[in-house]
Amino acid sequence: MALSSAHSWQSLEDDIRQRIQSREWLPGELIPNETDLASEFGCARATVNRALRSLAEQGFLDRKRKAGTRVTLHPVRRATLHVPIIRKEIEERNQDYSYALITSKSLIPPTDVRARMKIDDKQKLLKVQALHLADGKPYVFEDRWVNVAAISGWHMLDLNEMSANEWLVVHIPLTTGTMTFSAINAKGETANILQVAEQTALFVVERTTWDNDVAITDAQMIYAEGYRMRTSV
Amino acid sequence: MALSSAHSWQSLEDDIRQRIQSREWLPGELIPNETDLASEFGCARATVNRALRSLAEQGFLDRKRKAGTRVTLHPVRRATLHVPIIRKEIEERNQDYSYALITSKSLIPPTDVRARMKIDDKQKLLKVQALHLADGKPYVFEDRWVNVAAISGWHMLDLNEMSANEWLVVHIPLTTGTMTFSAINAKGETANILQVAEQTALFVVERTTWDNDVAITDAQMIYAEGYRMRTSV
DNA sequence: CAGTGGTCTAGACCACCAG
DNA sequence: TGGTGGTCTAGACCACTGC
Repeated sequence: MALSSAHSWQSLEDDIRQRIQSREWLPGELIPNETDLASEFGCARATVNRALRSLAEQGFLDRKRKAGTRVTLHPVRRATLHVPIIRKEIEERNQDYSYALITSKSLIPPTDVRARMKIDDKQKLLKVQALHLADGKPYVFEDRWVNVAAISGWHMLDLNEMSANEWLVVHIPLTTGTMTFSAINAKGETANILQVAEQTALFVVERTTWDNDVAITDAQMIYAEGYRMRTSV
Repeated sequence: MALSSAHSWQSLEDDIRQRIQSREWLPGELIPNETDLASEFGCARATVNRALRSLAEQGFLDRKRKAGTRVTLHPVRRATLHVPIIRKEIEERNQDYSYALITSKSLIPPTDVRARMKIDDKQKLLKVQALHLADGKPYVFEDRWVNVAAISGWHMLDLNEMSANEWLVVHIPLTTGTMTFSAINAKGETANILQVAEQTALFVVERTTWDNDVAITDAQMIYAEGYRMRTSV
């Protein structure tokens, strides 16, 4: 009782998940339609729909009109990463956050950045480099290009006070974009700034952010040695 | 019309997203309750609920009973990674997939693995090492411990025919677990197997998988040089 | 064309929890 | 303790698409 009545959509979800797990319904197999399930469970079709939709979002079912609902043949693991503002991430570990601006200048970006951001070769962007520190130790090096022309209110920002990263997340919250995760060997300036030996393996996140069809910013975040990004499935 | 009537939950979602983006509703601010929004939009409360729930799932709104709905103060970026079966991932790039089993033996695992899997120091697990190749070149090195005792049907499996990874995903599809992403320097056996120079930075995914409260498997997947994991937000 | 999932409605009851 | 979101219902219409 309590939380979920006997006909709560979550209890249906659990029940159906169990049928999949127990292999009562095999991968690729068609399951009963919503109307039939509703009468089997003695509930409204909308409730069945809610449960099946949830399972489909999690990747366990494939649903198609007319074709019906099938157990996913090759389940794709979906890992949801929660990428917090760096300051928050550090503060949540009870460490002291600080931030140092390294560079802030207007330049024509190199070819690869222009390509990613679909910017022509005349337009200058703001190059911002900064270091985020946890308890005074380098945490992540931020190397970013910002399309200032596309952002109203940017002139209000003092980059010595607040990171470009944080300002953008809070002020341009509704954006799309891509992220890639990879590993690189530290070298030169990067090794220096992060205070690691040359060749140290570092975890890197790269993001290009779009506001509708306008590229807002392209950032490379290079984490200090030993950083791990975690998620639960 | 067509897809979304004037009162579709998606059109409401777009409208409300727009109010957030335009900063008509500021971060941290309380927005009208569902009943009021329903009468404003001239639709049923359930429709408003669907739209607000969707925005909350995306991290744009914080909802609490009695307290109402607020625009998220510090939006957390959510990136959903779709982690496919490795064979699929390679085949989708139109490359030829192959697989080589390196090791398969029963051992008592080292301390760190026992701790992660909550296994006592008497129990043997199956250590499986294998290499996945794309067009004959090393793609990812799989270093895995399998709790065979917890898996029915495992004896049916010939590891020379199918990777442990793939078998587990298809046969034990409904599991929970954690994943971590990091970077390491190649060395010794690993460098050898992946055919990279010592010290090369490599991207690593580590997973521990649970079926209810029983650890099923603990795997380290070390990707070849230059691998990038991508996601869109 | 007809079966299936997708969605909307109007109304209802309830769980939660801030004040 | 009252206001708010969470959910369920019964019914309806519709969009999509496999046959």
